[in-house]
Amino acid sequence: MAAVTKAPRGTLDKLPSIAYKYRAVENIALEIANLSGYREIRTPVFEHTELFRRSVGDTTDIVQKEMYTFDDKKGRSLTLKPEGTAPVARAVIENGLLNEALPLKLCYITNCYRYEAPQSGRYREFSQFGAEVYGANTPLCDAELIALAFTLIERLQIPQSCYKIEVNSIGCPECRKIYQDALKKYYEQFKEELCHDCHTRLTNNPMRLLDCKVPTCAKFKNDAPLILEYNCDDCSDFFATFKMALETLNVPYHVNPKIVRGLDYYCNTVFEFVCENGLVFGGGGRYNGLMKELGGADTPASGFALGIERIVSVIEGYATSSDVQSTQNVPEMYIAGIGEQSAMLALKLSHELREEYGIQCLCDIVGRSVKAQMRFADKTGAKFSIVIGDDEIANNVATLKNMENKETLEVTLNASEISKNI
RNA sequence: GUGGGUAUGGCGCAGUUGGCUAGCGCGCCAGAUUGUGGCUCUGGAGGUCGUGGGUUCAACUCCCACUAUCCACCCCA
Repeated sequence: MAAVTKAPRGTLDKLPSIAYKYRAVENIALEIANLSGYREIRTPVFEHTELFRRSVGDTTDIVQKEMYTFDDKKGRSLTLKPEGTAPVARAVIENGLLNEALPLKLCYITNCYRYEAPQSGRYREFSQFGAEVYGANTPLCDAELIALAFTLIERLQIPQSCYKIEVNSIGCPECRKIYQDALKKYYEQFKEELCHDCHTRLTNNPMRLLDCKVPTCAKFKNDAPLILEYNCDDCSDFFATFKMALETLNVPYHVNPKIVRGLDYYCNTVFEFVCENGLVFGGGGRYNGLMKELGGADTPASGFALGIERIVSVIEGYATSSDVQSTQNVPEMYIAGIGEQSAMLALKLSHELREEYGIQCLCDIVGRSVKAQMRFADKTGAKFSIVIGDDEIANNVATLKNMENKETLEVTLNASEISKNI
């Protein structure tokens, strides 16, 4: 197929038959976030490349091979945002939002771009719903964040049996350093048997050793030291209170000491939302060092992001919640006309019903026969219909028909009367 | 980046050992005594059979390359 009629690799057209589900998820997400005091923030689609190198981390896959980076006409290196946190952090610093009442709670829905091999649930353009809190270095903050995501999942009626909320603590920079040394030491004794990637992980990012799926490497994982055992007293207390808060909020969770997360900026709390098929549809954690790293005031921060495409793919498998269904576009009324004069009146009445009564109404605009108009009304799922012809105009009365049960009712031919009877 | 599957009208598919105007279902448009939907019937529009080469008298059907897509790995939302 010609390139002009082919969407780029890794992108997804959200057609009307599915787009409303995205709209519903987005609406509900923002609505719930607002209840907890998160205010929406919108940042640019592209940023200076350096922002992501500094925040996400030079050693991560995202920065090393997945970014859409280009030079603009003045030779500045820009990058399409591969995730939502860094741009928000940048905007917070640049606009002095930390001078507002703290903690500062922000949320966003944004497209992100990563040059990866497309796969089920993975696209090169995808969107995230994220929430971030600045200026709160407490376990309660982290628990509240997870509860927010959990509330969204519940509202979408995703059964608890089909996903898990996994939590872990990767400690503060101090105790993590000790842990990483221990981990390194542990893995070095098997150095000869490790795969090529793990050799580089050993020096660049030892925590990722736990992630390796190569059988010959993965077998060492079981006896590897666990980070929870290396958490210092403060970090252990933090994690304990965090879990207690989750229990208080009735958020079901599982401790998974192997979660490490792929982005450099995390510390202490990390968590993932994992589907039964292994698909991670959300994740987040605490990133106290990020603001300072980006040159802002040393401010603690925490947040999460949910992949909207993945959420939608999850809800596809289950009964659609009424919240989602109500976002579908189903006309309330169809007004058919016979002849020019009637067509004009149908057009006028439709317009009035929309403008004055907020009723979604359709009429014929292509000059079809009554039969064809009715057939069309049926296909759109319109709940009521009216046919207007010379007789109706002469008597100023028409038949209002309930398309589902075929019941009819005589109504005066004006928008006010029609609106009262549907 | 590695491995495997697939690529035929909008969607889902068939197409026999290469052969004559490429079919089917759904959908779409129109009609069935002239002003009414969902069933049925009839008719119609719509495809250079992913792209480019090659073999052949002849290729959707064989060979090569490329591209796209799906799945797995890697990684992540």
